[in-house]
Amino acid sequence: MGHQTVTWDRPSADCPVEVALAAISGRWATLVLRDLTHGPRSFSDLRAGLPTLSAKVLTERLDGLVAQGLVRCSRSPGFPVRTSYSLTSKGLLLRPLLEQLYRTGEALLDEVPDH
Amino acid sequence: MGHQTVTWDRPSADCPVEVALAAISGRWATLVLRDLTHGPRSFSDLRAGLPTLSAKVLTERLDGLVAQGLVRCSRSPGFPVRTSYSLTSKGLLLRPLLEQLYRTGEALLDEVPDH
DNA sequence: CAGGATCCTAAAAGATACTG
DNA sequence: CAGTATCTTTTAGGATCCTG
Repeated sequence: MGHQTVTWDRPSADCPVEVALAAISGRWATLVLRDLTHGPRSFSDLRAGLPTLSAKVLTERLDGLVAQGLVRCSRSPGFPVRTSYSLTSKGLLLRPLLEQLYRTGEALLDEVPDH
Repeated sequence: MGHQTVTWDRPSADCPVEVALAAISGRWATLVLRDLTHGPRSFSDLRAGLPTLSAKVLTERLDGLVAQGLVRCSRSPGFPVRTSYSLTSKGLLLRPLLEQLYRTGEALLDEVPDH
């Protein structure tokens, strides 16, 4: 069940392809990013949209995206705390990639079985 | 050392994004594909180009690509056997995606640290 | 040359329970 | 609400040796 994983080890770091892959690395990463392209989301919003994704993995994904400067997080003061995750301008750069993933997937699905 | 992994579990299968991600899934997958976009390659050619990639993983990657209909393999008769892996027309559909990965990576590298 | 077969390790991912 | 802490399971990846 579930979703894709794109995992990092230690890449060439300098290779642009590696950098882009890092951004969409990890199971559910593209789905989390898609949700965020629709606007700011709280932790619970994201969980609600991805029901089978555990809090732990969501946290890992968000931490990774924040660490890469693709997503920012703001917390409301007071209690209970509310969070708001949103894409940074850097994160917005991923849109064309997500769109291309979609288009390529469609093309692959259209293509007939063999050569 | 190394390269990216984009790993499958069982995706929604119908989602185009998942289909596209599957195509570039697994460590070294994009590098193998890049080599193949330059023309047919034998098993050893591919190994030579990716020195730190083990035969086992290369086999896994190629098997996966063949299973998805993205790559075909022909073997020379006689001995020793020679192989020739090449992209199918379906596999050629990945080019725009690989290019977009590159462009997005470049853009991310250009972007200044914060928002 | 082109792999297959094994075994082993290292990471991800998942389940569950708990906290500020 | 928004996570953290643990523990267990799963899976990918790597090393080594062997075969058609």
